[in-house]
Amino acid sequence: MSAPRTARERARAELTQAIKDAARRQLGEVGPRALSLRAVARELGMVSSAVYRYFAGIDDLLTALIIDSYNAVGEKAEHADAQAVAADASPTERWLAVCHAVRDWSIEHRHEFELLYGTPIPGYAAPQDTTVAAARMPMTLVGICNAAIENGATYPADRPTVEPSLIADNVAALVDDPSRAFSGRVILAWSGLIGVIGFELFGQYVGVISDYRAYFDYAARATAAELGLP
Amino acid sequence: MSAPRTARERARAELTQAIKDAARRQLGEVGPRALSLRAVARELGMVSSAVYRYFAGIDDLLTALIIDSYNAVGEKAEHADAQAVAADASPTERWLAVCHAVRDWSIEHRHEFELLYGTPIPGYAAPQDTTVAAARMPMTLVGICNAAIENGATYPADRPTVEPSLIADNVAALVDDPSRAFSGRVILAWSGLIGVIGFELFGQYVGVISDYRAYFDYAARATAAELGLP
DNA sequence: TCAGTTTCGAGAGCAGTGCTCTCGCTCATG
DNA sequence: CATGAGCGAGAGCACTGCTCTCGAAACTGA
Repeated sequence: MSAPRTARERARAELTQAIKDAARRQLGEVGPRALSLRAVARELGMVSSAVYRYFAGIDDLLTALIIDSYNAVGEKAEHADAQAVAADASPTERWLAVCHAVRDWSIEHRHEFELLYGTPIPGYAAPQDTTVAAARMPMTLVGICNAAIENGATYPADRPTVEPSLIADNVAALVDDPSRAFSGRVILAWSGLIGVIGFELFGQYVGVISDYRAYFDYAARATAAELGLP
Repeated sequence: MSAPRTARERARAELTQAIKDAARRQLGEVGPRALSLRAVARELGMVSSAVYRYFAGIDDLLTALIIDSYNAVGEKAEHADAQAVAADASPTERWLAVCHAVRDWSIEHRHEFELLYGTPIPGYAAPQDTTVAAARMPMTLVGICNAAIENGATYPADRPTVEPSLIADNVAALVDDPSRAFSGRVILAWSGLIGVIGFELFGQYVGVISDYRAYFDYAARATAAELGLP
């Protein structure tokens, strides 16, 4: 993140951002499938070929949006957790705060949610930048577990536990339980919560659930209880 | 399902099926985003405008594929459950059999999975036919719960339960528990399992989990245990 | 049997897409 | 101040979904 020196670098950074902003704005209207590089260029008063000076193609532009969106939802989660901590919330209360923050963001930015957790764009092989940004949200969930563990919480003894070797070492090292029972279950919780949000947004719950927010609250509570959070 | 009488009706039924088959074949290669109506027409040696005699547009063609895919995965689930029942399996064993059958199908038909559970296609408002087909898979999960309830299984008393009014009446009526504790949790289980499969297929688990199948097995076991299945 | 109607496939055409290439102009650096 | 890199504009290619027309084929009822 070095400050741009020359006027050209400055203009390049600004235009890159302007293209991303316009793309994100249009994404909110038409969805990832209908996002058009030419339309983005038109909105900025430039010709389509000029955009290729800044992004290798439409997929590259979408990847840039993905990284920003991961950071956006991660920041929301971190902020909600920090607020809960400041209010002396219990682990379960922190868990609920983060879950609802993620769901609120997803509903408000449903097309960005589609970009992150829906059908992946074909020519997209997650680069390192993406995984770092993608980890921010689940990492706040992990942090809540760690705080609970530090205060003496233990994983319920009567529940199935994951085979420790299944969890990648660098991931398991983030959680303070050698048995990796928490690690395995928090990954399942993360997948499940995104699954519930996806089902809500993608219409799978039509005719099944009447109050989405209330059901999500139940889902988050059940998940926290099944993790053994106090 | 009336048999076609005239030669024209016969040809129409056959061509409709041929178009769907070709589309499904191409879908397996290129994914939903790149599926092209013109390419499908080319493969069948017809001109693109002729396809419009059979499907209103590309979205309509995709919707037809969606219904067939829902039925395909539903049939897989039902068949796996029937086999487990024939082998005198316990509810948990039946649950695992169905879950793995769904995952196996999803991996084998990843682009169809994307069609069903990934980003929805824009001009698509699930018609009645779709919801019936979509319900087949989760209904087998519900059936396993019902069998367990009939044999005396009860929902674990120490877990959070869903507010009964949140579950649509027609859905709640399918499960034999007036408190709707099972209904609420089995919906969560369903969402979570599809979420895990989606995370695996969409690359969210890269660098997180080393053995996808084994982790899914853990996820299914944990879910069965949390439902209180014997 | 035979006119009239419907159904169908082919073709041309339109507006839009992603992407490539070339051509000058402008800015930055030697 | 000159050289080279970066840049925007424009033309062009191959492709997409979709509409329309037209002639041929298949079905219908008298």
